[in-house]
Amino acid sequence: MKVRPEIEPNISTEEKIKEAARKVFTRKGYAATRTRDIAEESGYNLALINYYFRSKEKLFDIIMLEHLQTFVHSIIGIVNDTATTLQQKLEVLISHYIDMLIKNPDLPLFILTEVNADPVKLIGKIGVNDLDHKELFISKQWKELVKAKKIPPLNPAHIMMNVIGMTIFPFVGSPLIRDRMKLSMEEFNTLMLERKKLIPIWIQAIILCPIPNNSNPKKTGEHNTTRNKVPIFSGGSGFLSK
Amino acid sequence: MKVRPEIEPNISTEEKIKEAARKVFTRKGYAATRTRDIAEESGYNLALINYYFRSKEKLFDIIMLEHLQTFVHSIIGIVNDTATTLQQKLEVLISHYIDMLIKNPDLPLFILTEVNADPVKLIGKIGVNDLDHKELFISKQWKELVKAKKIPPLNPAHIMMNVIGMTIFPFVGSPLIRDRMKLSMEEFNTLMLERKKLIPIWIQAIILCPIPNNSNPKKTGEHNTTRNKVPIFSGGSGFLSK
DNA sequence: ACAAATACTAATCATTTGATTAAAATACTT
DNA sequence: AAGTATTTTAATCAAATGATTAGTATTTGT
Repeated sequence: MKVRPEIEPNISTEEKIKEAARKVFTRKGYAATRTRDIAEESGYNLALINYYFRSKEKLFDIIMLEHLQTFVHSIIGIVNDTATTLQQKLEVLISHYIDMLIKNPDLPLFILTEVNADPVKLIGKIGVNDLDHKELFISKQWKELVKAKKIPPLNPAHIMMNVIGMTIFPFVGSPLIRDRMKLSMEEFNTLMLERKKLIPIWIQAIILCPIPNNSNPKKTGEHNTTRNKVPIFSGGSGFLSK
Repeated sequence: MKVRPEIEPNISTEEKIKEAARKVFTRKGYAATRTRDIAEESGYNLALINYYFRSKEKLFDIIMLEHLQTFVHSIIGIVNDTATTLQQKLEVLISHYIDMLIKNPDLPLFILTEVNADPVKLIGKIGVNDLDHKELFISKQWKELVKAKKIPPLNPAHIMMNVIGMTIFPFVGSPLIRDRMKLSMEEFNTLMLERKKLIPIWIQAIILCPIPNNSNPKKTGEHNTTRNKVPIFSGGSGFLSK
């Protein structure tokens, strides 16, 4: 029986297969990709993918792990930087995100789909210890600012959801958006580069935005989102009469 | 050879199979669901799904079409209502969205995935004629407000992307968010209900938010996002010094 | 140059999976 | 109740698919 090479196999072809797998998996998802698709994309024989990676699932795990690692690590560095302000962190984060998304437009949908398909497995792969949001410098910064009354109190998770939602959604919904707005890929990307500047501004507006304290005073999580100064918004008294 | 029933087949079982299919398809996506999963979920024999629906794909098409129809129609009514202000439309839209998402948490990821898998087919199914964004009343309202200088000029597509992104993302990323924040399903839903009130406020802040007009004056699409009054945001002069 | 190790391929296997068939069970009509 | 149509099932098929095997080409070490 043959023994698999332990040291330094032809790094080139192994890498080529991995590259092909990354491409196909990321575009079609685990369930919809056939090992034959990967073989064809790589230009090598079907058997080679098992020769190098044992199984479709093992190969997938490697691809996914690398995706998550580069993803998480790039974030960590930014949000734990003690030299930047909160606002600067958000700017860098969003800019970084959008650049990455323009290069890999179907990465977010891929990750979200696969996390959804098997949350336990995938969440385990993300450095759980790495990303403890209580320990991140950005979280401490937020608390300081609230304590110093520089910004209204709010569960910072809301801000994170807004940042990621605003940044990622256009890419996730790209086929629909491009079709509706009749945009070429290039025009779409220009629009996204535009958002690179806009989203930080919008997020600042959101962060500074006072919240009226009318209804439910129940707290969710640990922060209380209600309570604040001027109720600039209530009923229809806002800026727009029909 | 047997002839398929043309009129009034046992509506109960047909509906049960469709219900099972909806459940499985929506949770796992087209590629990952086996016809046997649907059969098992429905409690009926595997052959029945072909007896009633001819093929897996035909059944899927029906499910998807129904999803898209209920989705699009509910939106149309809101954004074409001539009796409400823009702000009210957004409130109703977001509220409606979130209620629906709490009931069907994995609907958005499902639709996004399938649209991505076969954009031409799926976009065709959405009432293309229905959703011509030039013709929607909400678009006209927006233009009026810009013309009347009640709000700064901005490509309204940005607002739509923000609304949908902020609303949908938490659900799409639910497994990750729930895990990171250590939230039960109930706590998560409470957080989402909280966002039902917050997102309209945030969107108003975004709409009113002035945009500095420093760099690229290239227009994307039809609107020009740059040009405006007070540059409250530039460089690091914002609200947060480390 | 020769032999052993490594890289690669064609052919094939065993399961899975979407679909069909033929027959059994149930409902409907008269 | 008999006969017909409809609904449901068990068994099976054919294609797709992940994986393996056995053997061929190529590289490497000496």
